[in-house]
Amino acid sequence: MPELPEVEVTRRSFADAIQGARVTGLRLGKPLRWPIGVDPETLLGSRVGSTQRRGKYLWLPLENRGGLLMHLGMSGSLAFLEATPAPGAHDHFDLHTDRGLLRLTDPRRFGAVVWAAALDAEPVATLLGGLGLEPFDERFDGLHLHAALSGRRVSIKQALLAGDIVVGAGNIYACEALFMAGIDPRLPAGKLSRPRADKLAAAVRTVLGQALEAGGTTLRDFRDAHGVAGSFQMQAQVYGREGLPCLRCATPIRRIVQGQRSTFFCPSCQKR
DNA sequence: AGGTGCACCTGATGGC
DNA sequence: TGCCATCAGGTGCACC
Repeated sequence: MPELPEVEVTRRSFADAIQGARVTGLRLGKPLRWPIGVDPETLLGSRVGSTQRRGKYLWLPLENRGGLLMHLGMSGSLAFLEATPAPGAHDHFDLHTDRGLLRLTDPRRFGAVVWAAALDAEPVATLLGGLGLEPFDERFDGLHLHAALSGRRVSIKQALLAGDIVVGAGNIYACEALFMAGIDPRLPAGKLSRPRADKLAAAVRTVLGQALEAGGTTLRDFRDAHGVAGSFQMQAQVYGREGLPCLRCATPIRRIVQGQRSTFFCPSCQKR
């Protein structure tokens, strides 16, 4: 489910409400991607700080007690609830506080909740260490993108998705950004010209920004922490539109597979 | 070092 | 209705 816009929309939907809350209990459901790595008892009584986002990860600082790194995987979502309903089959992590319950629902369990003493302490430091620039970081521009892509033989689509150059664009937004920039997703990354790198960097920011404004993309189950769905799927130009006419030129949108993931593009508007 | 494929897990959907 | 194959918003890791 969640790419950067969905994670950021989720963060904004509960960060203020949970900040300053006192942890009163933790409940672990079925195993997630990694063990939490801490005795839940040791976190009781700590205060929640200001929730941060890095890439598609969220960092929940716990005053004097390190913090929790959360990832939503493919199917995860967070809810911040006033009441404390009994956990359902896919509710695998509950953080009870005196201001409400932060609950992770994740059917596929590719998500994670991992404790660390600090953001720069293991295992979090390693998980975040390989991440590229934030798309809205002023250092992320065509110059940076072009330099980072030089010599790389993978397709530009896969290079975007890898997250080691710029974070945040997953399968939907990588496709959409490449469409916006008019770039064929199969183009070898190292062959992208400098002017087109400028265009692509701008497109990544624009697409992610538009998705953020739309409250994210809800294909089936994405909700923010108050249950509000996103609407960016209404504006998607190529993602999920195989065989339908390109909204710009009416050529049928194509679907191909790159790195075992679907890529959608317009064979006429997007050039090598 | 960069590229490739696999692994993790559950549910929805479509064809026969 | 049942069964099987395919697909899905992510990413760390082993291996070449």
